[in-house]
Amino acid sequence: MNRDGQGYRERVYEIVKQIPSGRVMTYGQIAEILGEGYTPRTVGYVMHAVDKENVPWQRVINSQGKCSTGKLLLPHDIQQRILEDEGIIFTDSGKCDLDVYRWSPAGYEEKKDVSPKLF
DNA sequence: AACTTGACGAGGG
DNA sequence: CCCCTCGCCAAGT
Repeated sequence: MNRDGQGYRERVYEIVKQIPSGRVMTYGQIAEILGEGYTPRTVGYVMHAVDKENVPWQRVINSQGKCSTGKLLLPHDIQQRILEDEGIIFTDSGKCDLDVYRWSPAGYEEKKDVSPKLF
């Protein structure tokens, strides 16, 4: 299956490219879509060297609703600033509400518990 | 081939 | 809300 296609990195890029402005996805979500035993750490590994010119890297944050950058590279929180420009609101502690901004590709809208009755 | 590093995440304290 | 411990896994040494 994995038609090589440069490997799983390409798949990560394709997923991130789909995230709309003003919305975000977590490393864990992406890892789950990759399946095949990939973990959030692996996604983070891919993102640290992502091509920032062609991929909206800023729309990937951690499961706490915070930006994982700003510790080393990038002064303070460039990532958060860009997301705020896209309309996302962050608390004083640098956290945004995932229940509001989290986005999922078609077919992965959360499994919730889709009541078998409705629909 | 063994050991170390992370843009992670869930669980505890 | 902050901090630490573990489990995970690809890459780099």
